Amino acid sequence: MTGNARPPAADGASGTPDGEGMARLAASQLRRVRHIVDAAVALAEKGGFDGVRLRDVAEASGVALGTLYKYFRSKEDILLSAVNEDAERLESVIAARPPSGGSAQERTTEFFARATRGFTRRPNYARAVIRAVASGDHKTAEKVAGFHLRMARMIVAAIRDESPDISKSITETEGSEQEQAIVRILEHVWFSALVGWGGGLHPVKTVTDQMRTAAEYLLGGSSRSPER
Amino acid sequence: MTGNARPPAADGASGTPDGEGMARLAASQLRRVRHIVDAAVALAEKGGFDGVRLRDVAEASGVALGTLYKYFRSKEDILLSAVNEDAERLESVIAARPPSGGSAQERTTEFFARATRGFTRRPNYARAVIRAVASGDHKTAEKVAGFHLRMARMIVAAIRDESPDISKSITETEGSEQEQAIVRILEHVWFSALVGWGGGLHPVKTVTDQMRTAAEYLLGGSSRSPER
DNA sequence: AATCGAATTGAAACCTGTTTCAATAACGGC
DNA sequence: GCCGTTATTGAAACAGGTTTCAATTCGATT
Repeated sequence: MTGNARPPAADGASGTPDGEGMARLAASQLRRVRHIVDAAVALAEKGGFDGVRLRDVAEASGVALGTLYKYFRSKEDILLSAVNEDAERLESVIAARPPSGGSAQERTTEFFARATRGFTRRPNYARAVIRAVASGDHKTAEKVAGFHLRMARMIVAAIRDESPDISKSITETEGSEQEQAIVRILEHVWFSALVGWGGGLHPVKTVTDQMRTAAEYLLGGSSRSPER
Repeated sequence: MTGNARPPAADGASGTPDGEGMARLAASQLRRVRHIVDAAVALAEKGGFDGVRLRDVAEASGVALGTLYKYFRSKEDILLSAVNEDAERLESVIAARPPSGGSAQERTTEFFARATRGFTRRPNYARAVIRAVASGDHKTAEKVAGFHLRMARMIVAAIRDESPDISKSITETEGSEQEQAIVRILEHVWFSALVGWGGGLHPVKTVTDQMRTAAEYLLGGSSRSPER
């Protein structure tokens, strides 16, 4: 046999090659994966999802196409690794300086404002990643789930006025039932609003505005019945 | 000149060929468009997004590939036409028998339960359509926006305990500022929850459960601060 | 240093969405 | 019914994601 082993399941939920996900790989392999993701991100920043041509990614990262497909199941898979790394970075930034508002509502609004700003700062890349997350490919569900879990942990921390506990695994459920329900809704709103932004339905400001509104309804103390 | 005119902008927001969108076309052309969409839906029901091979769509609907691309900008575009037709059908069903709950919250929950059930009854087709909506293609933004507008009209009607006014154009904004804010959030949650279902992250029941929860928070009268 | 299995390469092939275009058919107005 | 315009066809070409595989290189073990 010439050596087409099974892909090492690449990278479970984590983004960084050294994260929990990517099964132990030799340093040279980690370096390859690193270069692949970096090259993909660079291309996405320039030309969005379509700008990421895997032949170019392979060339820019100095590997053959076959190698690329040994570590990643698809183009989406590479971008999902990248966004998971983003989420990890965001979490350490948030842990270092948590949202400062005086109420759960304010902190949550601030959290999403910061996350949205940081994310949409590279619009082409952001749109590429959104498309990857939204593609709904079963093969990449784990990475998507990992991203959601990490976001959830940050949101719970913002609600509770705590710092996300980076030491724990993201698979350890955080928060009470009610907190989790709120967090899921907030995540849904954020994701869908970003899809709308990515698809040209509205500007970035709409995203942060809608997050503010959602936080008001879910975490604020005002009355309920809608006024006509 | 041999006759490659500009595409008739196919179909604005509406789904039915006879809807407001699709600029006046001869009966034979409407029939072609009809067959194309029908063939695409049939293939999507069998094989999801990937099952819709445009060569097959063209063959099954008895037109050439070029013709297909004269009326639709992409594969997504065809599926978006289909889902817009679904939305129209849903609206007439809802208009005929509106949600019956005694409160805005109950009616909204019932509305989404019915919409979700009807939609996910053909899972492969539903996933295909979700992928089309989520693709975030600027070229199809109008159809996506049209779909959102129609959903919004139905949700506002459910909140108000009215029947959606099918006679009006969907572009006429419905509802107060506050109602619209709530509706947008509900739509976001529904869409994102469906994407999660489509991607294998959770079962259909999770979708309706999350809609119930969202309706409680947005339309219910209970207290706010989350219990830990 | 010799060796064996795993990793990598390079290049080609395959598939399907999308585009192109010359030839042909259909249509509407006169 | 004729004529110019527009729509449709058929077939080929193109593009980029994905797969395949024989030949080669790498790395750890001995």
